[in-house]
Amino acid sequence: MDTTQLLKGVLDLAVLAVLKDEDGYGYDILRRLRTAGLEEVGDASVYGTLRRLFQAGLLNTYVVPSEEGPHRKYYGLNAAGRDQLNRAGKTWRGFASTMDALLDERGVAA
Amino acid sequence: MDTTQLLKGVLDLAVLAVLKDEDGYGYDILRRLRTAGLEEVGDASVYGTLRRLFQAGLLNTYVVPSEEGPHRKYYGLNAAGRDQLNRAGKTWRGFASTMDALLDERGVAA
DNA sequence: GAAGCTACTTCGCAATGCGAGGTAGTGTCA
DNA sequence: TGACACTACCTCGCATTGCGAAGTAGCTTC
Repeated sequence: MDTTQLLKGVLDLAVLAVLKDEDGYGYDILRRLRTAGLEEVGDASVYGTLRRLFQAGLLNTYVVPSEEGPHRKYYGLNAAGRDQLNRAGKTWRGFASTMDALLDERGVAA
Repeated sequence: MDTTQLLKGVLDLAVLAVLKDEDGYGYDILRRLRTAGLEEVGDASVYGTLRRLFQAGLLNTYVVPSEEGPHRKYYGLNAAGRDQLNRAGKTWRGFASTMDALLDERGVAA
């Protein structure tokens, strides 16, 4: 079972979540996700997601030149982004508990 | 946030799960899933998933004529299917708890 | 000056859920 | 009888989205 497919629709949520407390740039967000346990996330997925979320008006962005490497394109949640984070979070929780119940009732897996 | 995207990769697991205790035919499986809380699942998705699972060698199938309507194409788990169900179940539980932790740490949603 | 890490981008593919449409059998009810 | 509705299945093609591959570029270290 591919974790790739499980990520569909959830990566948005995950990216919004790791941006909640602190703005971040792509490469850094990638690291945060992997540290959080999503180790198989590809970099192209993150950059693509950021672009989509930005185009959807959920993120602000600004470029910061770095003294120790290439420039960094920072992203941060705006009001709409925070809103979406909450909504997506609830959707996820609901969905996950539906699935858990479905599995529990049939005694699937540990 | 689309539940459609959340279903990706999980529908396989859900279908395997509802077949664990009792064989079923497409239309019936659709009802089981909807009853279990996955109300937005489309019929085409279920039929497609069944075909894929069958082609992957995880299901047995046999046709039973019905006296109260069209014939029914039953599907049931075989050994490989039960195996896959357990593996996919564990993958899901792991993934879900990773996501939950990620959200919890940042105090997202209820 | 070759590696290797940081940092971002573009391209096109693969997987999969779904809507739309079609085919049939059965039952109901005016 | 004829219209409708429910059961039951199938096919086609689209939309979304995560990803691999490849490329560009700056910086540090050996």
